[in-house]
Amino acid sequence: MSKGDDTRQAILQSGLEMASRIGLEQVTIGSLARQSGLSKSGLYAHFQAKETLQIEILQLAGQIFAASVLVPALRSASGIARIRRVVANWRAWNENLSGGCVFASACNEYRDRPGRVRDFVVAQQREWLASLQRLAQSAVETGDFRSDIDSAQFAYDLYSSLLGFHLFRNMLDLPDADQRQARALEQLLDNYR
Amino acid sequence: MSKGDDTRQAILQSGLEMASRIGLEQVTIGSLARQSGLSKSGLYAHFQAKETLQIEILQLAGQIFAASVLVPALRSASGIARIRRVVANWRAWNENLSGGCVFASACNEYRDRPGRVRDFVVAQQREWLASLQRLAQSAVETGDFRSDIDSAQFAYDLYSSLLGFHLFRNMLDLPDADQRQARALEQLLDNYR
DNA sequence: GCAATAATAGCACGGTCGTACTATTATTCG
DNA sequence: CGAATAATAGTACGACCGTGCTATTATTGC
Repeated sequence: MSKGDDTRQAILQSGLEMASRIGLEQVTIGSLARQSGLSKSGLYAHFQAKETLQIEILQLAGQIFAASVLVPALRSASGIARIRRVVANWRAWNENLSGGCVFASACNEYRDRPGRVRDFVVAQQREWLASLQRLAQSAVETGDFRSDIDSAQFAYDLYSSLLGFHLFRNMLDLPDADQRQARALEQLLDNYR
Repeated sequence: MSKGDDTRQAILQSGLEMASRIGLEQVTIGSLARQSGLSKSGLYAHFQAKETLQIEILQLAGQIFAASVLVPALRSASGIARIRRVVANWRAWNENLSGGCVFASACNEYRDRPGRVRDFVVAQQREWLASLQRLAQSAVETGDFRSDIDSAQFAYDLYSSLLGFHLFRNMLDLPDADQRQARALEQLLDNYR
């Protein structure tokens, strides 16, 4: 009852690492089994479908994301400071993964592939967007942002900016991606101040 | 000498349509042959490797992109008007494809998959970025933008914004994606004016 | 420690992948 | 038209895919 859970967790950890490196869809039962030191069927018995495995990997990623990006920021002062904190944490999260952001890849992989996995990815992204929106609202409450701003628009703007950074850094290898992102953030904050 | 070229072109057209719908990596020799009414080996003979097929699909996409997004904009007045034109054309290009933007998918698919295809995708994206940068420079020349702006930063900003729109529209199905993009663009232009 | 049960391995299945090689048809050109 | 050549089909290969089923081994709870 405990050994199985441990193995399962280890599999998911390996799977998340692989997903970040090569994309969730490329995390194959066979390759993941090899990397986990299990047989294909031994691994497969833990999940009864590949979909389940994929969703649980995303769930694990979501937990880590929440714990390392969102939660720590909630402990710092709300308003612009908190926004800066979230962005910094997001960038750290991005760098700690061996590859790119699992969610960003997943969004593209499942864009036109209906099913449980896609639904899950969409739900996660909507939640992430809602978090960004709440950041803007809290900045309004502290007076850091004007009171007539559109917090959903802020979420759109910041989300886009992070997407851009992700691609600039991980795909195009532009050396000034960090600086560009920093300047984009400052401009964004100014626009809402 | 002519029949073969026609078939080849038809294959690439089909391939581009599929790539936009399900991603370039999912355009498989078998499925593409089926859709083109050819046998696997008949199709394969036109390209001697899958890599070649993929790159030629991207080349075709690049030609269409240039002809439908960039070239028409060059005929309109330079400066902000031209920028607006490019964005509008880009959104039209995005809607005309049956799925999403081939380049956006490709960027994610080949982010951590070294090889000729990845190199090609990166080169294309760098070119696209350079085009965006030139747009900003021309807006400086017309006086629409301040003269002390960072045109590379403008490219980063606009690029990010379009990426965000792409995801909002094609993945998250947010109904107000159009409006958000429009507002983001106006804000962006204001920032550089 | 032994029985019950959970975890894992082995093996097989039909399917698809990319890539060869060999025929057989179509097309082109003199 | 007929010969040279291009285009396509047929077939096969080894590899891997996801998923079942049946043993076997390890862990648990009494």
